[in-house]
Amino acid sequence: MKNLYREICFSLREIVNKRFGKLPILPPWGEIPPQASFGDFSTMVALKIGSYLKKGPFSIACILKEELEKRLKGIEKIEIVKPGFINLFFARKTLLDSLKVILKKKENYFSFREKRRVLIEFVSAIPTGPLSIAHGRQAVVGDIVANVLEFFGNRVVREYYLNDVGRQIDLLITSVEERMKEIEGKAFSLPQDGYWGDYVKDIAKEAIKKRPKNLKGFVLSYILNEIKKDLKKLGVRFERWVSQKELINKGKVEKVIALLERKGLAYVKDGALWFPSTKFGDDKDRVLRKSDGEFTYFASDIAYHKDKVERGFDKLINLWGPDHHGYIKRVKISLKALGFKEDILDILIIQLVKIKTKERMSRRRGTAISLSELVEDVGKDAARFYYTSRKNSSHLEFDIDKAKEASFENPLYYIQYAHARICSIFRKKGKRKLEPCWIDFLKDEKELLIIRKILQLSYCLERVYYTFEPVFLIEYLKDMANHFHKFYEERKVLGEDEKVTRARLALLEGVRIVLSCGLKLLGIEPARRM
RNA sequence: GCCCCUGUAGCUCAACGGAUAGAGCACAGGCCUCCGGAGCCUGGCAUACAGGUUCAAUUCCUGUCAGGGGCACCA
Repeated sequence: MKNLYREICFSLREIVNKRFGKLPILPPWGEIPPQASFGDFSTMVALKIGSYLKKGPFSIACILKEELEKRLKGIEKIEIVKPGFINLFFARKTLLDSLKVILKKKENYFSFREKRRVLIEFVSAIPTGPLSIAHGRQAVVGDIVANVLEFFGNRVVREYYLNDVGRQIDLLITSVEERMKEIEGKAFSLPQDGYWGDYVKDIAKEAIKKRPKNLKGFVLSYILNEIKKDLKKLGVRFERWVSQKELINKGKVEKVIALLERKGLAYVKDGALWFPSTKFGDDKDRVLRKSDGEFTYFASDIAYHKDKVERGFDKLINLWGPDHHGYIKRVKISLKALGFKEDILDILIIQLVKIKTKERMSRRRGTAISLSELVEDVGKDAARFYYTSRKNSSHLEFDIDKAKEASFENPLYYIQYAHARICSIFRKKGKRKLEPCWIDFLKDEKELLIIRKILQLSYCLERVYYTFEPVFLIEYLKDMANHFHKFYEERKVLGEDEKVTRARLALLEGVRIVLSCGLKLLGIEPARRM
């Protein structure tokens, strides 16, 4: 028996393509209805097809209903409502059978075998200082998106683009040099637009101790090391680190510029080399090589993205901060100009993070709180959870005090508590060994509702997969935990009739599997005890 | 000036163009002979404003107002 939700969406798409041709209808082909009386799955594709084809949605719904009834097994009834909603009701036996499969296959029931190669590039913060709390959000969201992609069978590479050349880096080095003079009691002067943070002093102290021959290399590796430590604290790892400097040294930037020149996509003005991006819809043309002979960041980025595509990925995903929004068009245009498919690249903008706390400022100084301070303060799991608790495009207010609250009204603990409660009952269950056939004794509506909720993880993951919004997983887990706690108050598990006990234990195991699966995808360890 | 994001309940946020606009917090009251009370139950006329598109708009479009961010031969 296959994954029910996936089968429905798949059939629906096939039927629509067959009967109405390819229509520009986007992936959410249906939804979990807002009310239980509308069934287990509801689709309004008939309404959408109706508006494209200028036909009455009801007759379209009738055609879809008929086809769905032919193809799908395990559906009790399909009804059409008002303008053209199609509601599907799962049969009781289908629910029970699905749960049996889940007990057998565990979380693999929800996984999938896509075979794409996906490159996800995120954080990529310039290595001139420690990571900020906004980088933390990008790191967590990127990591979870990557987890879900992997869970669906994709081969994923997590990559960090290291912007290790240019003016900002030079400024950092100068700042370190001046701080070294200061520490050694010599005359010094920090550049006005240099780096003033305390960490520069720490680096200067180390540099004085170690006396490196190559100061630039030393400083960069010091900062890189700090960045890696911060990411590790958040449980985020990268498979690849790509250096802009190396890209330039290997001649990849020169090559791509030469290619653009050959294609007539570069011209000289005021001693600089320009890319005529206005031809492709940009507001103004962009500089590739400055009049001083240096390549711009944009030039390297074209080379970098070309390199990504040529490494054989089917999909590129970039996570950027909102300060890069104006840059999206440029990069996409450059890919198009080079003859690549435009939709190979998805760019997600991850909005900023505001910190809310009683002690608003960093302990160290009057500066804003750093990522490492935040993670040390609230812990890895809470940090990951709260970073994911809003849609990517929403401003996120990170309430440190609430995240730390381990006792009251903290949704992370609410979910963890549900998992721990189930583990606890399994410690008390005696010698019983779970058998999937016990499930056949589940009968009352409350029990079936829990199975429905368990199955909905499929739908939820599908959504995260297509939208790159991990927040849906958080919402699902809260909802699942809530239904579990309710059920647990209303129905006794142990000490009932033995058949009922067994059936309910099997049911709870299903809940445990989905909670555990969801938490793991979030990078949070499910708690067995609290 | 141009671009992006945001404006929903006292607060923080949902609603994937659709079916009665939902949660949590806070506040008030109830529930332990019982598997973990870190729980459950009860209490809600809120879409900034004005137009428009649609069978259907919190969602899309236009304008106004308010908040945040961004505008380089920086990265």
